[in-house]
Amino acid sequence: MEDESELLALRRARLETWRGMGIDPFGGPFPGTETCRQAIETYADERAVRVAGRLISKREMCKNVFAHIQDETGKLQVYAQVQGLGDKFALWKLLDIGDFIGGEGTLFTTKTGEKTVRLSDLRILTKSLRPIPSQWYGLADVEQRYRQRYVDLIVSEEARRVLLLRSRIVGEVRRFFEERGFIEVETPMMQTIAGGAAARPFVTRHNALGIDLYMRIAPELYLKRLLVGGFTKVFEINRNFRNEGVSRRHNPEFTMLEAYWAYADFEAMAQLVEDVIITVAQKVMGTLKVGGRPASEDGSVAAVEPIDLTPPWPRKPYRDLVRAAAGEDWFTISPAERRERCAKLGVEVSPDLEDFEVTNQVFEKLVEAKTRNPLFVTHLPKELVPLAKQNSADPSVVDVFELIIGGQEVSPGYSELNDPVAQRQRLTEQAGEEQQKLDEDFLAALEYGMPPAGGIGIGIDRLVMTLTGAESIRDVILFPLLKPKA
RNA sequence: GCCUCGGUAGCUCAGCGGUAGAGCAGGUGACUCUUAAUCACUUGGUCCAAGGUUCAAAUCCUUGCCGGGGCACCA
Repeated sequence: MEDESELLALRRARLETWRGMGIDPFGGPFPGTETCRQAIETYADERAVRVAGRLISKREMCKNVFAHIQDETGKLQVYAQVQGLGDKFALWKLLDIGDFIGGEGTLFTTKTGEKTVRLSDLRILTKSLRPIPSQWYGLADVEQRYRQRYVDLIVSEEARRVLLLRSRIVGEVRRFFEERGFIEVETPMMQTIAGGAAARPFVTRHNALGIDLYMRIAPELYLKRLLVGGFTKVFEINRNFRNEGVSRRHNPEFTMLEAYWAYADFEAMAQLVEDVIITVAQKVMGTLKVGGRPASEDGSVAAVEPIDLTPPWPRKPYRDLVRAAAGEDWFTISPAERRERCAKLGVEVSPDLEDFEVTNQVFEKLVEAKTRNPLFVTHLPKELVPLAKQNSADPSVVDVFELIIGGQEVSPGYSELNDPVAQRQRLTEQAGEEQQKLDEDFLAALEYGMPPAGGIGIGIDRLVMTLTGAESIRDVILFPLLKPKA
């Protein structure tokens, strides 16, 4: 490695110094430690502890040193002095911030009140050959934060917080469904026909079979096959892949929960979604007021009001919401008049939109985007959701809901269409538009008989955004997709 | 794909035609309760890349690359 910066060269040189002293810079195990948090939470004067972590700061005086080590539970101050460590005190001069160390010692409280380990033994565990970013300023370059998430995690408490919360949220969602009697299943992510949603798929290639396969855009058609097979409550939490644009709210691969419940309908599913989100928020966040944030101290970032998840969440028909936003006469005026009104309301509509899409623009811009607290939008027009079951009283709408929180759709729910003839007709229309093959096997399954059922999807990434207050989907995905750098 | 903003030291940033800078980190020295340790001295650069304008370009222009935000597509 030529042209190495001075900082890296120094660390490499130090590594050789260690080797010269018989220290393995990428050494063996250091078992039996407790976490930084445990050490502090179970504090007792002079209790013996054994800890390990990454060195993140040090304050050296000639004959004693204060330093902090860090693990995923937090920081812990360690203290070394000549009389306590003897020969090993000299090791401090050879440590760089970023190195991993392990130590043994006893707990005490400094005169400024911080619980600290007074080291009686010190082991060097791993050399860090690259300098880590400033503890004080952190990593501001968003590109580097996503590209080198491991560095972000070292220096950013907020990054660790959000990603640990994600882990707990997924765990609690899974537990909720299991406790309600749902069985977790895994269905194909590589499919010969990508169905179950309207989205462009990724194509991949199976060499030995000599065929193209698609990364799934939804697990829906396989989960419904399981209802045909006799299961009554199934769910899956896994990745979907959609070959669409990337944005603050969209990553090409994203985590979706889908659940199907035989003999239920969309209203039961709405209640299920409300229950799971409230349960998870309460267990993981400890509150139903989530995602709020105070203004930054210098005032450069405005405060964000929390979202209030207190139930019951309102259920409102789509058309009522549109009328409230765009005028009670919205559905009685002519399509041309609707376009004129859009201009007055400040909603842009491109000329090639169908009339129902014009209405939907109004819905998205004036209702969805402005809704903060949870709102179930029900009875959507059938043109918008062609694969759902029609309402028995009003066949122009379908028995579905869309749950909106914080201006974005978090969860759709359906009374699932189980009529194989109707399903074939609609899939054929859709397949024609998108030049897709028909999933004949799925249709055959429906012909065997699928019980009436409710289904839901919950966008897990967006749920985590809502609960943690993250503003970008990239903040809740450990390694979001970025273009490779030259 | 379109619009817009950005890319300068390991990190955070300033400089915006006239010798490439600061704070932190790093190095050397001092200091036995520090915590953004302190004090003194000090090292460090393909200013994203390639062209162009100019006596002179980090700075102005063009193109490209990567990223943020917005729009479109979508969940």
